[in-house]
Amino acid sequence: MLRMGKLTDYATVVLASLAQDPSRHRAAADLADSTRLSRPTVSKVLKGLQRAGMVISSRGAHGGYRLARRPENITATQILDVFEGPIAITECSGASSRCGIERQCRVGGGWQRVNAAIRRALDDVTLHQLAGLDAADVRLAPLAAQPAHAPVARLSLPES
Amino acid sequence: MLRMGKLTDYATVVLASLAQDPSRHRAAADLADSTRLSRPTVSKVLKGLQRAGMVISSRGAHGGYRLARRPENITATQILDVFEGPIAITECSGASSRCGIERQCRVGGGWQRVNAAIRRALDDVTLHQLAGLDAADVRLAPLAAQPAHAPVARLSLPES
DNA sequence: TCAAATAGGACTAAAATGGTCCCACATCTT
DNA sequence: AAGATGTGGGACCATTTTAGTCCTATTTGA
Repeated sequence: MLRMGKLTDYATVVLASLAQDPSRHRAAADLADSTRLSRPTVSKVLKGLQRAGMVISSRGAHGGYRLARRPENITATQILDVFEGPIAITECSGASSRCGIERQCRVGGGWQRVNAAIRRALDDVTLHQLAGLDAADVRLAPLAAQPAHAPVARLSLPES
Repeated sequence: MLRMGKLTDYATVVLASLAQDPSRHRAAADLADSTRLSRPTVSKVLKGLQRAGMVISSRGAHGGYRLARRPENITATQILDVFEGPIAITECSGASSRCGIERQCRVGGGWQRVNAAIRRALDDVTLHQLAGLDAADVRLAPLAAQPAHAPVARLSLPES
């Protein structure tokens, strides 16, 4: 499924929530309520985002989190990097594994090309767009070109 | 890591091996030897590929597998579809999960755009290219535009 | 000094994945 | 006709990864 972890999914929701009022500080519990995710999970996500420099935290009473940058300046690549690590389709990142297999490792070149293309695509999507703050542009125009059998991709959330 | 399973990786190696002589039938054991993968694994991979219509099998003595189409007509998208299922970054494919969360599900629209872009990128890469049969084109030109910190993506294989 | 928050990490449970093996069926050769 | 060679399909287990929760320390405002 070329899949992305749930934490990344949650992170997007949380970030989108923060993006609706970028300057305001909001406590983890508050974000948990408005996103309907559990508090420990939201906390975990926010900790990760903080360490990655995506959000800025204030400790102590009346503390909370806010976006470190404007939603327009946060890309999908950056969000994915937080919980998924650097974007790469194949494992074998460089030094460790020896591709002993005759000379079949030419295959690697092709995947690199694919990786680069994916990265480029992700760089073009901003949190501003993900959060639907520019709704008109995002959905209509580029999506029309999508083939009919294309997979549906939505945001998944725990039921209840 | 936005990662792709190892089976897909193996599938690519096997397909690349088949692509070097598209018309010849080759037994699973033979392919296992030349790819240095274990036989059961190669078998599993080939079974999957057969069911997906990527290869054609002949049973019985002197049986084996061969590509169902020319390497130029097999895309990375098709290969990924075999073991990863339809390309989609997020889970929640349609009917099942109800995104109860206020109106945050706008986020979905953005991921769809990302998905479409990724799909497009994958559609442009053929097995012919992955197998390095047109080496010159694949590596040099498009890769030059890649940023310096881009992840290395190579083919991973079991050590030993 | 107390209450409200975040920071960090440990820990558990669950799910996906990888990999192997076994047996049934098909086909060629002798 | 029989046996050898191969694929087909699943069942199965072990390992790894991922989710998710909880506990404790630290910071800050009232």
